[in-house]
Amino acid sequence: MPHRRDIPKPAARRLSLYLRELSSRLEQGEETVNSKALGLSLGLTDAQVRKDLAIFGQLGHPGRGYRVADLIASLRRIMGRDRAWTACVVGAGNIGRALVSYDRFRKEGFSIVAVFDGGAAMVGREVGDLKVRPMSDLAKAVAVEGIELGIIAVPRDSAQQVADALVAAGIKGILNFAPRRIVVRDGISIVSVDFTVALEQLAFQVAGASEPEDVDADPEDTTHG
Amino acid sequence: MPHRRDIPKPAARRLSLYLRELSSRLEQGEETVNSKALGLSLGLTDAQVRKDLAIFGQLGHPGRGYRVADLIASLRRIMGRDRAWTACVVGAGNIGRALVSYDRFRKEGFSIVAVFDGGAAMVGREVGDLKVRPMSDLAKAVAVEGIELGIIAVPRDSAQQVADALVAAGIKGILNFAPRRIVVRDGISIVSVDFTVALEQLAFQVAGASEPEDVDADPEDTTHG
DNA sequence: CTCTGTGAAAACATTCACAGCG
DNA sequence: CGCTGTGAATGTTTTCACAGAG
Repeated sequence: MPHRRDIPKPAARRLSLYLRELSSRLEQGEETVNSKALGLSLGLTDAQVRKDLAIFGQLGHPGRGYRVADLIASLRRIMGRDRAWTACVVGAGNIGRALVSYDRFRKEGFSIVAVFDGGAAMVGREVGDLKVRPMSDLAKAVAVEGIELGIIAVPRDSAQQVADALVAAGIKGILNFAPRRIVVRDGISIVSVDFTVALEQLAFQVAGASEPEDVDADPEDTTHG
Repeated sequence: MPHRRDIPKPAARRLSLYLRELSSRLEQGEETVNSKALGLSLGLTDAQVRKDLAIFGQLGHPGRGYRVADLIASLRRIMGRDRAWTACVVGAGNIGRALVSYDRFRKEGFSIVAVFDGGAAMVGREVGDLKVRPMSDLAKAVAVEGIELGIIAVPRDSAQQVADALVAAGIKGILNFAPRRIVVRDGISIVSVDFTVALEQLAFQVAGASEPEDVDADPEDTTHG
């Protein structure tokens, strides 16, 4: 398997989409799929799909295509999805609460095991089947419960401070929903999702729509390896 | 101003980040900024910043940098942000409700003026200062209230159907939070945000972290022009 | 015949490095 | 000087097109 550094960045993003589409096809009972069909479902060319998958060696079968179940297993291993992950959410506002209750995370193997909030008003309340805990519990919780990922769902102005606390507590990666760039030390990964940026990209496209085009945009993400 | 088709896709995504950073600097009272400083805040090189901004002509002042307020005004015009946008949310589950209550949208000029839900149990309830309406109201509401954008926050299996209803109602663009690819006719734009994909990208990075690297991922988006 | 994996070519995006404006 | 705008050089990603496996 190639080192992560020689996986083209755009390909890494598409890997998640292949996995999502393949899972859906597996549910439908499909046993094999070819690059043409897979590409069609995702708005990609067949060549693109083959190039992406060939990065990891011989995943397909000439003349027959790819075996759906096998390809899913390979991609899950490649993506680090062949094991469970634990995460905590910081911020019990509208977004934080929605994320804690987002069932798909658990179904996909990402367990949210704690929610924290900096405001006394929120601490102690129930969110999903968790109780909101004070920020002062963060460090111990991360250590004791072995929490690996942190999800930031606090307002812009406290986001960096929360990120610092997460890193200090020993978290390895951060999913950031606050509308600002988060800076962390090397070794910590960050992926950011900004709803306003997403909506703005949509406005940009709608405002200037006129030519047929197929684009692929993403969350802003930064890895410090 | 160049046609939208000759704006590099990655540059279009960065435009939103410039705007976000510039607004923050304006709040701080900064009057000018140079490409070096702007790039530093966003993890980009100065050359990159200049190339992106130069797409639209002479936005800067040699020897002085860029005037923050002027650059914001230019970018807003370019992005279609020099006017208000109206949107509706479909799906009053956890995510839909969080989006309706997300204040930043309104502050940035995106007004959510209606929420719809297909389930009788949700219809009639209050979400933020809106009342959840039945799907049967969608077409008329879009027409009467001139709603331009639709936000999909329903489960995967009803997402395409909701998209079809939005398009039939006359919506011009869709922000999709359901975990599947949405297909629409030419002339309709789509931007998708998938929380699981974002978290998976993070797991991928963390699982294989070892080399320093700076990546930029995004929401999946598709424009049909 | 079908369909993968893959070099080679083309398209695209970023970085360099500098002329020239203020 | 300081800093933009920009060709030219470099690096990266996608597309093409085909050899070869089943």
